[in-house]
This record gives sequence, structure tokens and C-alpha cells, in this order.
Amino acid sequence: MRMSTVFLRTLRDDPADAEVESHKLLVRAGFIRKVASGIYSWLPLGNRVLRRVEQIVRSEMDGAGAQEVILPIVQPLELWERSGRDKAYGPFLFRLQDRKEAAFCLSPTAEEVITTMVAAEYSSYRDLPVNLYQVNWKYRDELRPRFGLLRGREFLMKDAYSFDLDVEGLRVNYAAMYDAYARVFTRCGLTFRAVEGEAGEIGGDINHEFMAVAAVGEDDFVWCQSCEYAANVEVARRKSGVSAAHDSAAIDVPAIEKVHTPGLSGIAGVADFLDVAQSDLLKCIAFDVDGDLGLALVPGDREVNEVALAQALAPRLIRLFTDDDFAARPDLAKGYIGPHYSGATVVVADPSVAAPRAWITGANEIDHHSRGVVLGRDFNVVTWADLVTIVSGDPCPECDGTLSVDRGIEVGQVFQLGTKYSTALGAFYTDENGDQHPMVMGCYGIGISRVVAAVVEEHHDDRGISWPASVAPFDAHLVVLPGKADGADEVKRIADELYEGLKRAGVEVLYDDRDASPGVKFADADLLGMPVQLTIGAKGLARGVVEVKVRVGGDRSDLPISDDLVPILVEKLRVSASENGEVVW
RNA sequence: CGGGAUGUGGCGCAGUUUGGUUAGCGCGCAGCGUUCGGGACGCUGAGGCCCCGGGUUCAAAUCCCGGCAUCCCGACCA
Repeated sequence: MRMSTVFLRTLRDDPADAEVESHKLLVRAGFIRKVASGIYSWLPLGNRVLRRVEQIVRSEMDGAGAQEVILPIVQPLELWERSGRDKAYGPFLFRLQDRKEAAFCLSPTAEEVITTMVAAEYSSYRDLPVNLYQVNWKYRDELRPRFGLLRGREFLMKDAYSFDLDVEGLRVNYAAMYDAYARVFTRCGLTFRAVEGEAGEIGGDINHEFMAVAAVGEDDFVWCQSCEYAANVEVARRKSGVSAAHDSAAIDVPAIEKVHTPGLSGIAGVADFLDVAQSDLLKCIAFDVDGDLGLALVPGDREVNEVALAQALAPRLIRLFTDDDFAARPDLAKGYIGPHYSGATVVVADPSVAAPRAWITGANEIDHHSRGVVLGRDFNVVTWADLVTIVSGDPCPECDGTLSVDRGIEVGQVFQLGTKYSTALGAFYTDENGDQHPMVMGCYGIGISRVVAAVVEEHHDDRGISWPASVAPFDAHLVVLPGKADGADEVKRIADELYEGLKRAGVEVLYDDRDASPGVKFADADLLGMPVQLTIGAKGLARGVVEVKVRVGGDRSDLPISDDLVPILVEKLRVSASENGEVVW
């Protein structure tokens, strides 16, 4: 495509409202423009990238046996009331009404619609399994859209839904999707990890999140340096080194001693003040457990994992104490809570709290802490459960290795849903014996617009974007530098010829034929980020060559101008683009 | 939902404290000329409901009130 005709304006300055590199660069390079908070227009270059990611996803989905459909974005709210998800989503659901004041919403996912559709069409065991997917815009009225495309209110997502006879069938579909996802993200050039995830709003059982490793990610995930164990930090476990059954009342410790700790409600302050390690303190966090007061106990240097606590106390519902809760229970001193508080009916502790030792804890009295607090003598634990949030250095639960924690962008997720939606929305089939069973479902999402941002986060430098060849808007960027000397027309003629030749050969070329200075053209080429740059100018022509620069790393080389130039370039471009989009010239 | 900040040509900003000519600067855009291998230069020019609505005043981008929008932080570790 001739750049003189492309709808494009690049910017020298970073947009004032952008925080992260992907947002800044995609706006500066003219790929996207903001229309409202968390809502973007995709300009021609951005659209090309989006479509290429989409095609990669599509090819892997088709390859895994899924069939593409298109489901409505505007959906009757009634469907969501039937599944109960209108309440689960709450204000995150974009709602609207038609002229008759019937209630609708903009689809954040499509379990309801697809399950209803499959239920209407299929009712026999002979029909299953089936796996349907769509690529469509999704809507979530985020509390706080941010980071450009990374957390938008409108985003492009591929969502697939599988329907099986039984759990064994689901496992097969799930494994196929899992493998397809790994191929998708590899082809997009992302460094990623599949980790065990939390179920979230959708509900369900086994699931994995695909995390693109990135410092700007919003999710922490844990992975083992020695084995395959990897999990979202919310559900990550560690090897328990201490037996929970230990009775440490026997150790020889003097009775509790109260110490004055004025104004020191935090662990760090108390540890400093008393000149002890934070791990010498026992942290007591107050929770509401279905109306009862619960205390969660972990060593002072660790944090309570609320998801783990919720699991330990399920089916009872937990909620971290709010200021209102504290106000309603004035004798519970926020900042000075101890495990021996008499009103605590549910005391849950991490196994590490069972170590035979004395703790420093809150004294259940403002401005006071207690020394020499001993398990079994001064306080008791009702429930033992792994409660601490995993940090780097913790032992792997699966092997003898050590865990690390990294940040990631969640670019995909696969769920084994089970029968939650099929039961609620009536997706049943009749088996050989005439008995009815709910279909067993899985659902599988990929954030396509988010992948675009994740790719930029991983593939950029201080000059701009450097797209993996697999998702770049064009295969090559051809720069012509005619100058004003006598040979200008000849330079232009040869560049035009190369452009036309490559185009005929099926290469997508962005041809900078603009009447701009060399500096502008080179700067834009680096900013826009095509994987290979070709330059034709008087200088190279004098040596009879076209100059080649690989965007990643900036390696330069020459190719002689000859009748074979086009086929040679085509071959080079084809061979250089490896499976993960990396260019090796 | 709390706290903070911002809103001025397409983009990035100054001007607002202390009201007062014709609202500036850089980039970008148009024309002319010079330049032409890493964001060139000169001259000329176009382009602004100063977020919106009220109010105060002889006079409002500037002060007051009320909205809206955008961004950041927080909404948890006692």
C-alpha cells in the first residue's frame, strides 16, 4: 500500500492520557484513537494487526474442530436473569432499553445465548459433541478502564463453547483448546505461561489462564523453577513444612506480657519499635463469616490469601471487615487484634502458625501488643488451612523446587464449566436409554484486542514498535529516497518497480512514497514497526543494491538489484519469519 | 464509591494566582522558496463554542455555583 494514501497521522508526542508503552505507541503510530474512556477506534494499520491476530486464532480454532458462528452483541436481559448472571455482573453489565422499554444488555460473554441456541437445536446424544466459537466485540463497564487496550470497556474477544455428553468428552475438548491456545500465543510472538486460575464470575471447575509475561500486567502468577506447576497467585499453594497438629503449649515461655505500642497499628511499625523481625509477629485479620467474626492468622511477614480463606470456609461466605464492621464492634481494636479475642468464633490459621514458638500479637486493646502469646495455651485454632499468599522463594507443592512470582497480562482463559448453564438454561440431551442429561460444557476465551497490546508490550524499543512478522500490518516497509539530484526519477522508478513486483508476488508492502525527508521516513518506519525495512536511494543505487534493515536489532545488509530481486526477497521474507513471528534474516 | 489532578485549534502545552488590547508557543496542516540518507530551514497563511450551563462584573479562558468528561491514587493485611 502506498503510504501517501494510507489514513495515517503519526504523533511526535506521547498522548497525555497514556501510561503504558503499548498505549503510547499504538496511539503515536496511528493504530488506534480514543473515542471515550476505554473505547477506541481502530485505524487502518491497527485494523490490519487486529485482523491478523484474529486470523491466527481462527485458523487454530478451525484446526481444533471448532465451528465459527456470530452471536448477537445486544442480548435480552431476561436471559441473564435466568442464569442469575445479571446480578453476578451487576454494574459491570452495560444495560439498555429498546423503544418499548424492554431490557437488553451488551454482551460481556455469551454463555446464555449459545446454551439457549444449542438447547433449541440439539437434544440427542447423537448430536454431541459440538464446539462453537465467535469473534466479536464484548462489553464490560469497567470500574476503571486503563492502560489503553489492556483494560477497555469495549474489546474484541474470541469466545468458544463446547458441549459434551460427559466429563470425559469435556476433557478432550478442553485439552484440544488448551493446545490450540498455546499455538496461538506462540504464533503471536508472546512469551506466556498457562497457569491454574480462579473461576471468577463464570463459575466452574478446572481452568487455566494464559498469561503473557509483562511488568505492566495486572495479575500475579506463581510458577515453579523446576517443574510444570504454575498458578494464579490467588489459587497458588506451597508445600506445608509444618504439621498442623503440633501442640506448642509445652514449650517453656513466660506468661503474656503487655507492651505499650502507641500509634503503631501496622506490622512494620511494631516490628521496628520492638526491634524484632516482622515474622515474629502474628497477623490477625478480621473477617465477617456469614455474620460471625472470623480471624485469619498468618505470620506477620505474610499476607492472607482471601481466595484460600474462602475455600477453607466454604460454603460459608466471607468478607473482609470494613470500617463499618469495626464500628459495629467497638471492642475489637483495629490494628491491635490478637488471636485470643474472645468474640472470635471462627479462627483459621496457616500451618506455619503451628511452629512451636511464642508470638507477638495485638493485645485487643488500642495502642497495646502482647508478647509471649503461645498456641494451645493462650489461643486456639479451629481450622487449619494454607492461607498465605505465595511469594518468590516459597517451596513448590508438587516437587522439591522453588516458586517464583511474576506479573502477567491475562490474554486467554479455558474453563471446564460443567453443567451450570446447561441445567439453568435447559440444554439437555437424551441418551441411548431415553434418559435426560444436562450437556457438559466448556468455555474458552481469547482477548484479541488485548493480545495486540500485549504484543506491543513485549515487542518495542525506544524508537517504536517492532511487530513479530506474524501479526505485523505489513510484511515489509519500503522506503524510497529519491532526493532532488539528476537520478531522482530513476530511483523512484526502481522503487516503484520493486513495490509492484513484491505486490504481484503476494507480499504485503507498505511503500513510503511520500514527499518527505529521509529522517521523517526512517523515524516513521521504526515507529510503525514493520519487521523488515527496505530502502532504495541514490546511495544504494550507486552500489547497485537495495538496503535491508531488520527492525528487531537493526541489522543491516544489502541485496543486489537484479531480475531475481523479487523472488529472492519473497523467499527471504518467507524463510525469515519463523513460527513465533521472529525474523531471522 | 472515596481522594487528587486536569479540561485552551488535530496533538503536546503556556496563559487562570492578581478579571482588562487582537488568546499565545512547539509539533502538525496549506502555499512559496531553499534543503534532501536518521524527525531540515525561511517566509506567508488557515484553523479556537478557551468542556457545558448558570451567576458576579462596565468587562470572564481567568472569580463564584452546578454539571459533564478525562487521567492518577485508593477502595484489603489490622
